[in-house]
Amino acid sequence: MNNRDVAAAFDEIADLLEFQNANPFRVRAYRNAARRINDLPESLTTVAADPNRDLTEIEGIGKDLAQKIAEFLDTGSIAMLEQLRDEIPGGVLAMVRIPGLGPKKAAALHKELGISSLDELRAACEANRVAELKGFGKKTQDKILAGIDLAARAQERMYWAHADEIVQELLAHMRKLKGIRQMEVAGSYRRGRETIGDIDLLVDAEDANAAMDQLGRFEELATVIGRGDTKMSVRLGRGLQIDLRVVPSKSFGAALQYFTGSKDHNVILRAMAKDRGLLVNEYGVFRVAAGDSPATKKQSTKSTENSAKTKAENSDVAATGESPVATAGEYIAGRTEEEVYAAVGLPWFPPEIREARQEFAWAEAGKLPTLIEVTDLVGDLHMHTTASDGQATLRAMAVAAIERGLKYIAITDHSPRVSMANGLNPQRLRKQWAEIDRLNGEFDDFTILKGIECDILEKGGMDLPDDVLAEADWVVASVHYGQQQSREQITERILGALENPYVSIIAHPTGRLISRREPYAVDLDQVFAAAAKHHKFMEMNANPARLDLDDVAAAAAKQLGIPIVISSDAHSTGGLDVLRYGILQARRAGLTAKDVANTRSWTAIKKMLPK
DNA sequence: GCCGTTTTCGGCCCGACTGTTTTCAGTCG
Repeated sequence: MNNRDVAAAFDEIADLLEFQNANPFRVRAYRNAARRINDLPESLTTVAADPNRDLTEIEGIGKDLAQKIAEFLDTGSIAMLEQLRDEIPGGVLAMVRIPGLGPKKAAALHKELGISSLDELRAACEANRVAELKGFGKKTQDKILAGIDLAARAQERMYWAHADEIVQELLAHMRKLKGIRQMEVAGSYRRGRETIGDIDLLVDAEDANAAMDQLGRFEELATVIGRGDTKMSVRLGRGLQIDLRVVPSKSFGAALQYFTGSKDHNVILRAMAKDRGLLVNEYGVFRVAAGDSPATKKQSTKSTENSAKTKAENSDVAATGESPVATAGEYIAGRTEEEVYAAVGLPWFPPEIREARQEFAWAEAGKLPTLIEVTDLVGDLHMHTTASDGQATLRAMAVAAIERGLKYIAITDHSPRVSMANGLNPQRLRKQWAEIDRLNGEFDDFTILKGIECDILEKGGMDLPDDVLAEADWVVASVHYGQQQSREQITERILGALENPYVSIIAHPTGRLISRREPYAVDLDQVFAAAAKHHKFMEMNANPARLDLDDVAAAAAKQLGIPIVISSDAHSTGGLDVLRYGILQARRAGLTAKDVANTRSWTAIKKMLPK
């Protein structure tokens, strides 16, 4: 059974509980559990099946949630979830996808007006019935009406690579403004997530209004969603939202830390700060005034006073652009991220690992990994040429690789089964290898390896005979067909490939295409165990639509000592440039240069291959 | 609902902005 199914069930429970006005911390417990399960490096089934282990050893899973997981693994559903679904119509959940409409307002619409679908909501708005509700008004009604059509589109996330193009245009546009001292894009973009929902732009500028005006002149801008003294939100024509925040220099590091997130990482950081009598917010780190013991009983009164005070101070900041913000005590740090973390006794964390997974434990043990960088890669072991479905010749690919500073490449065109891509039969393949031998004579300090991307057939077994595979330097094994097969079938096929002595690596091991195609059903626990046993490699395909293995799976492979290979799977010379997306994903997995095989020479890799 | 070298009960991160209110709730990140 899939971890993601259990996580999705918990997320849905959290959504539904919010409508019932449940204790928000109870809701959070379900959301936190869902996230922890998604981040888990092994399957829940494995943990549950082990008599020496208990589901409650997973962070955020207590007695109750462990029981619910067991119930799901047993029966395929959770009775409590079924009951919640009966109580709350599905259309109500669709309402919270509308920007500005949260669970409270959606619940009110359902309760007061009996609305349970987006169509009914639209009709109610057009009949002016929503504006008359308590807590609603004309503006809210208009916003809802406009948001109904946007709801579907706003949910879409774009590939990091696509967001990066927009980010570069945006930064170039903003740099034309004089008086910007520092500028960074924070959020999930900075953390290198595989998809991006919006862009968080952070600016340290003389004049907040000038910065916001400049954003207002960005050519792709469609609408201004909101604008205050220090914050502005806009939407681009393509639906992407940009949030601009302007802060003084003294707060830039704190704001960068804050808006980079992740949210869960920040929650832990702030709790740690609180334990030390510190307050962390986007303006800095502050020592909480003496006398405010953690056991203080006037918590709510105090926080109200603080927020009022903060507001007043903020207008001050907007006016001067530079005055320090003393929100709740003595300012200690905030100019740089390093300062902020140091104030709480922590090292600086690379943004890619700020996901509330292992990073705080690593920091405590003094074992924060030195993450791999794109310049660490010296070879690329998966690419295609015009011999199959690539757009560049063998020679062109080699020259492009040399230009990018690589020391070796493997040419891995398709095998015959991929007839659409003009896959190579043994004769054509051996002809290509002869050409590689000739070309290698032309280059100094650069090696082209004789490879193949050989299909793992639907009925099991490899698409080329062993005597051919035996002649290759590097054999990439892939599942392209029969992706709808059962978990047992697909897992068996891959295990079979791993037992073949000539196979070097499994390419894109789950077959997923991000937000387009789900991974095929495969038991990665079994695949990894076999890979470790047979000394095989696992690919991290760097294509921005694949990124397969993903970060969580790659971290699991690392734990078993399986060497990862980051590959471009290039089908053109430009395709070689995707390696940097694979690097981001590898960093999110906590991989160091040592964990990735193609940071080493080909001679070194050869020694790691099975004999 | 989870969690605990201060606690098995009483905590659980923090602030900007909007629209609706006349002091604040809801939403968002």
